[in-house]
Amino acid sequence: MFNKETEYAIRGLVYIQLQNFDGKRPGIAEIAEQIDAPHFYTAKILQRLVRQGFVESQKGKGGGFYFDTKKPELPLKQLIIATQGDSLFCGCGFGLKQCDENNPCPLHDKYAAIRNALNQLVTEENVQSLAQKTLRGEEMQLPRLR
Amino acid sequence: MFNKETEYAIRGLVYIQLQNFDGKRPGIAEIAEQIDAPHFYTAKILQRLVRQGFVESQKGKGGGFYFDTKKPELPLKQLIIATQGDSLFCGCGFGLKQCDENNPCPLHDKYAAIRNALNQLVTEENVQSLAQKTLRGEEMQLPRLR
DNA sequence: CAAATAAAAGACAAAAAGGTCTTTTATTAT
DNA sequence: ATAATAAAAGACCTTTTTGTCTTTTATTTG
Repeated sequence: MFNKETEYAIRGLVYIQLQNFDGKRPGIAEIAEQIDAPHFYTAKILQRLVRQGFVESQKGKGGGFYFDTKKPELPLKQLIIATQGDSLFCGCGFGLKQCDENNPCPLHDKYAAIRNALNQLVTEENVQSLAQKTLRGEEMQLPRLR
Repeated sequence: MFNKETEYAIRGLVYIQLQNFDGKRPGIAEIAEQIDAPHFYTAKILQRLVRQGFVESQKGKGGGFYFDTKKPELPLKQLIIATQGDSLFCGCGFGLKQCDENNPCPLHDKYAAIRNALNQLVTEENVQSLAQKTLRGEEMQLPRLR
C-alpha cells in the first residue's frame, strides 16, 4: 500500500511530534533508532521534508527536528503525496485507462468506495492526531514510539 | 495500490476469458496489444500464471491461452497474492511492527476497515465475473477489452 | 575565535521492479 | 517427415526504490 519512504516519513514525524510534546528536539540518530528505520535513509527523507516545509530543523549543538506550532496540522495525505505521489488517490485501481464514473471499468464502483474511504482516513488524520493518540495510549502499545 | 505485474495479469486473464466465451484462444501478441501492455513482459507474466495452474496454454499452430472450465473461478485475491504477495492483506498499513487488534497502532481500526473492504472485493470478484460484467456492458465501455 | 555538534548535500551502491530479445521446445497442418 | 506456428525458457538490460557513506555547512557553546 505505502512504500518504505512514506512509512519512515510518517513514523519519523510522529516520533518528532511526540518528543516535541515533551519539549525535546530529537536528532536523526535517535529518530532512526526509535522508529526502527535505516539511519542515513531516514536522514535523507527528513531532509526532503524539511525542504518542503513540512517540518523544521536546527543545525548545531542542541539542534534537531521540530514542528512549527504556528503552522497547521499536517494531514497524512499531504505527506503521502509528497513521498509517493497521488497515484493511490486517483486513477483506476487496475490500471485501466479511461476509467471514471461515466466510463467505468468492471470494478470501478466498488473500488472507488474503498479509495474514498482511504482518502477520508488520510485527510482527517494527521501527524499531530496520531501523536496524541499514541500519548493517550488510546490504541497504541508500541514501546518504540512512546 | 497494485503493481504493474498484477495489473497486466488481471487485464490479460480477463481478456483471455472474454475471448474464450467467444470460442477463441488468443495468443500473446494479441493479448498484449489488446490490453495495452508490453508484449514480452506480458508473455513472461502469463508463463508464470500457466506454471501455477491459473490458466492453460497450448503450443503450436492454433494454440493460445484458455481457461479450464472444469476448474473453479479464479478470485482476484489469489491472482494478486501470486503476483505481488500478500502484504496488502496483512500487516500494519504504516509498517508498524506488533500492530494487531490486541496491540494496535494509532490507525489500526480505521485502516483495518479499509483493508477488510478491499479483501472482500478481491475475494468475491474473480476473472470470470469481471469478464461477464464486461460482456454485459454493465459498467464497462473500454473498447480495447471488448 | 575555536571546538564540538548536528543537519545538508551529494556521490555511490545494492536490490527490486519493469521490460526486451533470442533461442528452444512443443504442436499442428500439410 | 517437415515446415510453420506459438508458447517456454532464459539471458540481458533499464529504471526505480531503497540504502550507505563521506564531505560540507551552519549553529552553539566555552
